[in-house]
Amino acid sequence: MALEHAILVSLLEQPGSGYELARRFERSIGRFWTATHQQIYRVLRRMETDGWVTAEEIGQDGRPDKRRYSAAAAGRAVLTSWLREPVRPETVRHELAVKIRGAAFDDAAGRAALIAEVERYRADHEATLNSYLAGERRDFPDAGELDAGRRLQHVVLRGGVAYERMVLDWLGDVLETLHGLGR
Amino acid sequence: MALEHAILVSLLEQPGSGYELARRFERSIGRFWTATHQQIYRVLRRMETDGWVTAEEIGQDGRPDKRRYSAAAAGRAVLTSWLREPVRPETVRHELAVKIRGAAFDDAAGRAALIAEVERYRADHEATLNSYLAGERRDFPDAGELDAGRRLQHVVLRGGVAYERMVLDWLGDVLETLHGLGR
DNA sequence: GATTGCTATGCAACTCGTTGCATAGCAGGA
DNA sequence: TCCTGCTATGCAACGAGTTGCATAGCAATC
Repeated sequence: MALEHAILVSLLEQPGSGYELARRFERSIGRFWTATHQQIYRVLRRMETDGWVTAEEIGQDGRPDKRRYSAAAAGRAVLTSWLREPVRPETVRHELAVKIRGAAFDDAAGRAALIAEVERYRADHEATLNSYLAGERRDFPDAGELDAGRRLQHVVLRGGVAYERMVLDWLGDVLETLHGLGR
Repeated sequence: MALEHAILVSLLEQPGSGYELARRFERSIGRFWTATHQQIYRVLRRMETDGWVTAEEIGQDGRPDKRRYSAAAAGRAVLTSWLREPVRPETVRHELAVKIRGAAFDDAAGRAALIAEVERYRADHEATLNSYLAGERRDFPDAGELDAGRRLQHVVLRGGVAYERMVLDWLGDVLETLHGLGR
C-alpha cells in the first residue's frame, strides 16, 4: 500500500521510466524502501489507470521504447493526504538476529560458520556506509544554502549513515560475544 | 521462508502454544521478526505436518484446549542447516523516511502535521527503549556468568538498545531540520 | 566470433503477509 | 448487569512481494 507513495516521491523529485525508478530504488530511495522492477512496473500501470501519474511514450532507436512517467495532480493530492496519516510502526525483519539466537542450538562448527558470515555481513555494511559517505560528499559538500527538498534528502541520508554506523558497532559486539563463547 | 526459523528458535528456547508464541513475538522475538497470530498458527500446522515440531494436546477447563508445540529433531536439523546459509540482505521498509522526503512537496500545514507525527513516533521509540532497558536490568543484572544462550540473547537485546538510541538521535536531527525549514 | 552485460518492459505462478470475522468461556470493572 | 478484555484457535479472502522466465538490440570484452 505504500510503494505507490515512494514512487510518487521519486517521480516528484524527478520524472522517469520504470527502469530508471528501479535503478533509483537500488541506490537512493531503495535504502529505505526496497522494490523490484516487477513491482514497480505493475504499480506504475495501476497508478496510470487511476490518474495518479501520466506517461509519455519516448521512442529510442537501438533499444526498446520507454515510458517516461510524471506525477499528476491527483497523485500529488494522494501523496499529501497520505503524509497526514499516522506513520505505521515499522515491521522489522532482522534475519541475522534470529540466526544469532539460533546459534545457541548449534555446535562449534556452526558458530564458526556464523562468525564468518557475520564478518561478510559487516563488510557489506561497511561498503554501504562508504557509499553513503561518498554520496554525501558529492551531493552535500557545504552544509548551508540548500532548498527544502535537498535538506530533507540530506537528513534522510544522515539517518542511513547513523544506521550503518550503529550496525557496524553492534556487529563488533556480536563478534566479540561469539568469540567469547568458544573460550 | 524464515518465519519457520524464528519459530524454531523460540520453541527451542522454550516450548509453547501458538498463542504463547504470538505473545513472545509481540515482546521479545518480534522486536526483530514480526508476525501475527494467523501466520504463526498456519506455519505451525505446516511444520507439524512436515515433522519439524511435535504437538501435545493440553485440555484446560474454562478455556479452549491448547496445543503445546516443541521443536523436533528434524526441525532442529532444518534450523542448523539454515544457520549455515548466507544471511540475505535486509529488505528495509522505512515509511517515515519516505514521508520526510515527501514533505518537500507539501505545504507548511503538512510539514507541521509531520512534525507532530515525528514527535509521536519518537515517544513510541522512547517507550520501546525504556522497555528494552527494563528488560535488560531484569534479565541480565550481572554481565558475566551466563550460558551461551543467554549471552546470545543479551547481545541481540543490546542491538535493539543501540537501534533505538540511534533512532532517537536521528529523530532529533529530523525535528531540527523540519523546524529549520519554517524559518 | 562468442559471451557477457546493459537498457527496457512484461507475463505467469507462486508464496508471504494482512484483515476481518467467528467461536467461547471466564474475569473484572462500571 | 452489561461490557470490555483475555485466553486460545481458526476460516476466508485479499493484497503485497518474489522468482523464473522471455524478448531484443546494442556495447564491450575476451
